[in-house]
Amino acid sequence: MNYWLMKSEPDAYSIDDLKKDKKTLWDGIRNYQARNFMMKDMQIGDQVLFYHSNAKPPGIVGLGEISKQAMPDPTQFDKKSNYFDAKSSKENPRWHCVEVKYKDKFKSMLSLNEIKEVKPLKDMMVIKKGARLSIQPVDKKDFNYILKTLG
DNA sequence: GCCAACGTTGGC
DNA sequence: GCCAACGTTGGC
Repeated sequence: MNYWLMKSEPDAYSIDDLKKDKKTLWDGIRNYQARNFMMKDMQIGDQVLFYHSNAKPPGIVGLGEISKQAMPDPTQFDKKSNYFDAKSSKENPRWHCVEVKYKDKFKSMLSLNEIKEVKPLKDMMVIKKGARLSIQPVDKKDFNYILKTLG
């Protein structure tokens, strides 16, 4: 089993939206590294830290789980979508997405500042400079620490 | 709103 | 294949 951190801007899609929807397609990812994690490494049952980016403050707010493995991202074929990609085709789709289901919203968030202050979490990718990647692998020990702290 | 970091594009 | 220009991310 693998562990992940997935970023979403709460204005676009928040942990409350996921709680309401119960599950969502993680579509619109247009970065090859992030896509490759979804296509090659994510398995059903993998645990996901839900992270609010561009938020005040940014941080980890909840827990999700991969509920469907990678499939072609439907938004790439939708001319009306912001994520439409004219260079992609159904025969050879460029972008994939997974389905994430809701598991928990933490009673209190773990803000980015707090992550930086917690020594055991000092190696987390999300606090590294320039870590823009919207899907990041998380160490099991970091995941367990966070769950123990917030759960 | 600014801007550093960094990914992508396209001319050569 | 290099690299300048450009676009995006995301913290502040």
